[in-house]
Amino acid sequence: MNLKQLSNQLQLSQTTVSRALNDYPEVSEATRSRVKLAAAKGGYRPDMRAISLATGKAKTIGHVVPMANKDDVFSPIFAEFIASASQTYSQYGYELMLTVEKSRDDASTYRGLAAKRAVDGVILHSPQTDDPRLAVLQEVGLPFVVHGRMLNGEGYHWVDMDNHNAFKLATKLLLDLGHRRIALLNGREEMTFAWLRRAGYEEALNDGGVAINSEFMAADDLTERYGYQKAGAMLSMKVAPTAFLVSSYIVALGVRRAISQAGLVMGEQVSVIIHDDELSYFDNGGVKPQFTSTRSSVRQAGYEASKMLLELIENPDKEPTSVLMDTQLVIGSSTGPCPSLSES
Amino acid sequence: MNLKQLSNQLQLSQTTVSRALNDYPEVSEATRSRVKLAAAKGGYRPDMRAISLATGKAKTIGHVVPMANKDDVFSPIFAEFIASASQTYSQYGYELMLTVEKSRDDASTYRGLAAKRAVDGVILHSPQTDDPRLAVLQEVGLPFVVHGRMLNGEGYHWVDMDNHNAFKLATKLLLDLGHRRIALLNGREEMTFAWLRRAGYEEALNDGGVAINSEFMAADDLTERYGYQKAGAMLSMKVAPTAFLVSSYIVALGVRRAISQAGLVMGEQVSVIIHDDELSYFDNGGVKPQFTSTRSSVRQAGYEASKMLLELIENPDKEPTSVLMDTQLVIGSSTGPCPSLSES
DNA sequence: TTGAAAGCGTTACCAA
DNA sequence: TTGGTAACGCTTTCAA
Repeated sequence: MNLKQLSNQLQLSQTTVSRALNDYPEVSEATRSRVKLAAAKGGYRPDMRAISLATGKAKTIGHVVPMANKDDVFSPIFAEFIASASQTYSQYGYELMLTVEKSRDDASTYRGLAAKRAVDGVILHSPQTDDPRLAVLQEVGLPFVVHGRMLNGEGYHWVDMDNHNAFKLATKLLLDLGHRRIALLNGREEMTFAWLRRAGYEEALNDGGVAINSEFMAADDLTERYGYQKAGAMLSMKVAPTAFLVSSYIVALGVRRAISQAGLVMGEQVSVIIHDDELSYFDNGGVKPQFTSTRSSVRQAGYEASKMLLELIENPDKEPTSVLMDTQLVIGSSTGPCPSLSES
Repeated sequence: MNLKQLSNQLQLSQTTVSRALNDYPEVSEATRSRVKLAAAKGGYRPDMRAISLATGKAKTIGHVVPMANKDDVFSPIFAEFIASASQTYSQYGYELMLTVEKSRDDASTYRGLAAKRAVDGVILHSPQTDDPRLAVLQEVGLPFVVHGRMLNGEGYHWVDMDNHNAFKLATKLLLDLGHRRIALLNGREEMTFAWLRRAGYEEALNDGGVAINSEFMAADDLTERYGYQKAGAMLSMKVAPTAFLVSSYIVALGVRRAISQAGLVMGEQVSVIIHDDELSYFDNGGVKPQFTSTRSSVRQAGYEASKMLLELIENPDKEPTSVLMDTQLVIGSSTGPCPSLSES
């Protein structure tokens, strides 16, 4: 059923019906309720493409997730974030269009999205420290919000976790427990989140007067094997770390395996702090989290970013805003005081 | 730039320009190339909503992922599947619209999608054995393909992994190694994939003349803690399992932890076979996989399903088809012959 | 308070 | 081989 059929059936003009349905004030209460009733009974739903064409608003938000290489899934973090944003959109009558882009420097994705009028705005995922997409989007003039941050460029809207502070605090916690040899198992540092985590870690070490030791730092894809192998290698060094700061729960599982294989016990001879991606999957070993979980933070971030974008679309000249989620993302797991073997 | 502007600039009618751009045969080669050149230079991209309205095709596919409860992320499997399907769509000029539905029995999601003309077809994720969405979709008449299967209803298109056979083969493998006490750590059995896995497991046990022991079976959300706790409990039984068949790598990590905590060694006193969700995350401990990885199968499934749906949209009266991915999803990890303690 | 008609940017039919 | 025009289903301006 379309507007014409509905208005014929009601013996009213399309104009009046449209106005009644869209809550225009000038239509009488009597007709409005009559129209709304008939629309509901007939199961009338306006054709979104027609609305879109008539109003110039697509009522659709694009999410762009880069697929770095073909082995790269988009992470559960994105899924959670997007699922959360999706709730906001449907609440405000928007749809979500997902684009998986092959390459971060293929400008045609954004030019295409803008020119095709497919979306009113875009949320950008997985930003790099120096990300070519920023310039393209700014040039194209499509409203956008970044999930995360770039380190090149300015004047854009973003929502990010405070990765820097989270890792700084976690490092400080370990320092306060007496640790002096703290290993960092980080994600790839082209990604801003990893870059900032490392920066936070280094800052805390500097503040604590502890020299940075590159042998205690690693950056790679976040896999169990990576955690196992790197932690194993580090534990077999003559002067081994007494604590690990780990970028993801899955890596932490590998670290745990390496520790137990080395005959050590987490929380006794070695401490581990995890930046947890999926807290619900992680057995915390009875240790109370020092901070709150990522899960809810990511949901919150998805909500913030989607709201921010919708507002930006309403008011395109809005000053660039940003949200730095002050929820801490780090949980403590099996943290304990520095064992005797750590006297450096 | 729109069609009118482009045709004015070229001193041609909109009709001719449209025909040239869409490769209609009746336009001369000279004009065609002239038009295409100008379009490319001017960065002309047709407004997809106008095309949509004029042709009646949305050129958009909907993916519907249920969010069972608010703690439920959509799994990495969906992400991988959707990412893969997304490639197909962009290759054929389609967009992907993602909908996260609150509840599986909210029929309005599908009626809405159909009535709003937002999509030409839908891919349904995470089917249950008895899924209310099937009837709704069949009634609405929107072309759809199920990622997985329902056990209620018939006559729909689907693409699924052969979960039944995978678990049957895996169980048989363990039986052939001499195991008689094989535990199953399954996902929730309202989901068809889990239901079928259990069926395959039971079938192999029956074929092997081994009695089914419900104390060796569990079904729950796939978390590390679940694997750890269930495996731990089972290993402490008077008559403990000698092998575990596990529904997900993340659960398997928990099983591994329980095994090592019990002082046993995987591949020696206890065997473990995993249905691996993310092979690349899993350290296989040097044991060669018996079968191939889920990762590539899921990508393949995403490709098959998206192609199937596009064909169905072309030809809506097509007979229901289905693809049962014969790629085996099970990998062997640390499988070994039945240890002496398993003499039953 | 209601309606007629133009317009959004395409495609597609019918003429030329 | 090209062009004029209706049509897609809405919103919105202008008139009544």
